[in-house]
Amino acid sequence: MRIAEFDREKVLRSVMTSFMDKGYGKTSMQDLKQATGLHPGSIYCAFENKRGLLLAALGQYREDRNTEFTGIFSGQRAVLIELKAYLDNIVLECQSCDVSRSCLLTKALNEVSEQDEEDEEVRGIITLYLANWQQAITQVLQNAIDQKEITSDRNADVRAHYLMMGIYGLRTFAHTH
Amino acid sequence: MRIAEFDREKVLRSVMTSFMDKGYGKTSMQDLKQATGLHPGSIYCAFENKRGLLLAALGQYREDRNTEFTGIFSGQRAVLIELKAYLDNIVLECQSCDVSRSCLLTKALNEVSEQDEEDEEVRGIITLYLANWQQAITQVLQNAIDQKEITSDRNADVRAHYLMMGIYGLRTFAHTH
DNA sequence: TGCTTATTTGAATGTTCATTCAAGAACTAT
DNA sequence: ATAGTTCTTGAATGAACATTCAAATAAGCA
Repeated sequence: MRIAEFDREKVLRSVMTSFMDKGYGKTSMQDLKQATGLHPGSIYCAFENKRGLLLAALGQYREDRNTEFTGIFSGQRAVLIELKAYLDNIVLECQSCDVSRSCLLTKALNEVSEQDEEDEEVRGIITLYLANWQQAITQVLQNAIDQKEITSDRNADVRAHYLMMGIYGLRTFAHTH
Repeated sequence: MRIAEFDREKVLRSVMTSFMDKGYGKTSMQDLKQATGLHPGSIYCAFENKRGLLLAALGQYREDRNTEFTGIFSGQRAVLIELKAYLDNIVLECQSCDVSRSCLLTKALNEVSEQDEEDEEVRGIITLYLANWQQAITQVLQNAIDQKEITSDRNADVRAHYLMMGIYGLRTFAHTH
């Protein structure tokens, strides 16, 4: 058996940024060919098609974000301190980075239509990832409550909802300026 | 001179909903032909090209939203009551309507890339419309301050920013569920 | 070394898309 | 009426697109 020559992570990160910069729909296979340095045949051999490439890129994105998340919420500092660092990081991203480079999950979710039967799978995966993220934040807030760092008059779920909405809003707002 | 036969507003509202449902990029001229009942030649005669159709639809969207806005903030009730009605309306929209049918302005803004020189005009117009909207909300909040309905410890600008971010967040959040 | 299996190459394929255009139709002005 | 202008029709056009494929290449294994 022969073994794939390219570095899968490196390729998927290139694909990720292409999709984030131009959007999934406007990124042509030509663009992806250039971004990855792979020939069409190789891409189709490894990822089946463009949608497969999106799915793989989404998976890589989640993995990267997960690593970042657990790195910040390591439990070495007070929960609220870690949370502040996390949010500061998001604000920094919104300010410095290319404005169009928003979260791949929400950006891709905006592109898959409700009607299209074929996009169903992609939409399902994205909403799952987003739900996982929200759950992780809920856990963080529950920890803060358990540590008595914040009051328990509103439960972690409600607070997480509120926080997520704030983050979404911040990102979209940054996008418009 | 001959006069156009179609109802411009009706046509533009069809175009609007097409763009909101499928997105600008994924809406083909075929779709638009069907949605408007116009032949390609007529469309190109009246709107020059697909981008012109988007610009016209954006203009119609703004006009419709403006009418809605001034209808709610008529000054007949207390500012805070009107504001609540306005926000309730947005929440209702998020709950009932097709989830994918978000604000045409932000949806279209997500689709025009930063790099593309040709999209510059579209992006400029969208951000202008959004700025106008924010200014209108600032004015509403300033009225509330003047009427002593809310405290003046934070000025109207800051409050408007906060409110806009909340609305954006709500919309995106609804989109993910 | 030779056989099998998987990947790579890159030109070719067929489809979909926005746009054009020449001919016809209808309205206005004279 | 008739001329002039603008809109409508709908098939035609060429570009861009995702995808395929047969041949070439390399790795694992005996």
